[in-house]
Amino acid sequence: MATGRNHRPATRSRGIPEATVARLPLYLRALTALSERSVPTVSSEELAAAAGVNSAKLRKDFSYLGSYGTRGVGYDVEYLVYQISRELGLTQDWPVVIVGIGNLGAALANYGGFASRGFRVAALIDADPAMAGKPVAGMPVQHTDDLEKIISENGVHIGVIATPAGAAQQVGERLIAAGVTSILNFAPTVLSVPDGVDVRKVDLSIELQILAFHEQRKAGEEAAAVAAATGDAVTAPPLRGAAGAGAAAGAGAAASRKGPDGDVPAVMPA
Amino acid sequence: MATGRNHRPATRSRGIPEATVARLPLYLRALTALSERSVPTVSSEELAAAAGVNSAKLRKDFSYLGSYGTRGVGYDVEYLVYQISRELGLTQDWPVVIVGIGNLGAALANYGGFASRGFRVAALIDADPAMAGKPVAGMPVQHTDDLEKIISENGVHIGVIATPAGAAQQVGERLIAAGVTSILNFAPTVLSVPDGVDVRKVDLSIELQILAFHEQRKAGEEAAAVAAATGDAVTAPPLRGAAGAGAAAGAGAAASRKGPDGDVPAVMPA
DNA sequence: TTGTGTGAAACGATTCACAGCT
DNA sequence: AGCTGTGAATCGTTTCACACAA
Repeated sequence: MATGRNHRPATRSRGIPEATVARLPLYLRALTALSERSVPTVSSEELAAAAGVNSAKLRKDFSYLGSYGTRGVGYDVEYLVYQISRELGLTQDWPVVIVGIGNLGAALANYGGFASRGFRVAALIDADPAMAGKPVAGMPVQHTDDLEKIISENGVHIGVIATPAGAAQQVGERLIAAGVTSILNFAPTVLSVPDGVDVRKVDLSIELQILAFHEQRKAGEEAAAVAAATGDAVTAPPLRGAAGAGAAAGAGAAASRKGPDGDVPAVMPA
Repeated sequence: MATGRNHRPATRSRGIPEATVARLPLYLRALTALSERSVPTVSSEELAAAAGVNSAKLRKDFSYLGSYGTRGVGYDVEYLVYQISRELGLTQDWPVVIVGIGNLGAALANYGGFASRGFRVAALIDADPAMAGKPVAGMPVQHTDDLEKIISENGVHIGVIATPAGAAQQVGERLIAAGVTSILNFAPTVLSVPDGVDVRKVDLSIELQILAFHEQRKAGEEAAAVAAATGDAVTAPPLRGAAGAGAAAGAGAAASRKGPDGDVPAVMPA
């Protein structure tokens, strides 16, 4: 999914494939669970099952990190936990800021999974003056005016944007100008960032739309026909080329059903 | 990202690549914005920029849907909005249930982006009896006991799981038994589902870990050395093969720093 | 002339299958 | 005897580059 730009071929120590990197946290989670149950070793087969991938893929993935297993035996759980944590950079502490403390921002602030993985919520920031000082997740919300100060004083390199779509680009630019080089974007917008900045996005409604696509397929052709028949005639889709609002009225009726705001994200700005 | 199993080669009308499907919502969002500004046509170049992809990819993607453009001119915005909406199955209304009304569940319930895209939150369900009846996003929370009834009465095929990790598998099984065939899983666990059921997962901490990986790279070799030196000697990583908690104590010190609960998701169950 | 639509080439990721180590 | 590690085959995705239509 939309990782920002450039993963500079320069400092690329040992090129671990992006697809592999994306699975390391999965393995780590499964390994942590095993570690808690004091399981000493796992086979690629067992671990793969726990992580929800197949064993060949897992072994290939691990082979990029080095040869951390023992033939005929399997992998040492604790050792692997350490190696993957180190590879992911989780042996150091990452202070993060969350900008936009609406519903979603608050949920993120309360998310236990961050703290448990080497991430520390250094500050909560919101543009609403009324929010300032209010405690969320045991931490006072700070005003956007102090964003730059907060970033630099805490040495923050990772920022989370949970603002409405309209504010995201501006917030992103300020974060970047202040020193942030990695952004997790929950706002439903494309963030434009300079080279050297990584962006990952999470869009809740996009995931649902992908599910809807497959769901529609499952329903078979009957359902598709029904849906098509609901609006216009099955064989007569909206006239193309007929630009402007005229054609749109009929065509987009069902499709562009939407609130007055178009693209409101999961936060309440005020 | 972890789409469930089988996309049955059987009913596969015109095989649209999965990667393309995953981008359709992106195009749709960009097109909707253009439509609101009453822009009649776009070139692949312009639309690609708005969606954050390159134009060759966009044209290839659209070529799987059919030839909806006009050479030398571009694409008719309204027409494309309709075609993509239809392809994604958004011309019909999808009732969804959200299970687990903690911080995250509440944020999802309030998310405007669902309603605006053909999804209707049919019910909010939580296991906590104290939550029952409480209004969240203008809708009373219902108790898990009624899950099956709610699913069938509303004809729900898509479920969202926002429960703690421990409850997710069980909730998933009940959803599926009741008729749900697509699940969006926010709980940090691997969901095991039978064939025919699609699962997509969103894991907030995984995204951050991926960012941390790249962030670590950016810091260069110096930072890596510092991190390694923090714990053990740079050249002496935790002894492997030394199974059990003994080796783990030193090895996982920084890595397995975690709350008492291990894997708590962004919800408060109680 | 402009910008789509698409074969063909390049690339990356996954799977296969088995040699090699314990 | 068992399980890792990995080349080689395969598959899917992206990019290139240009014929073709408006």
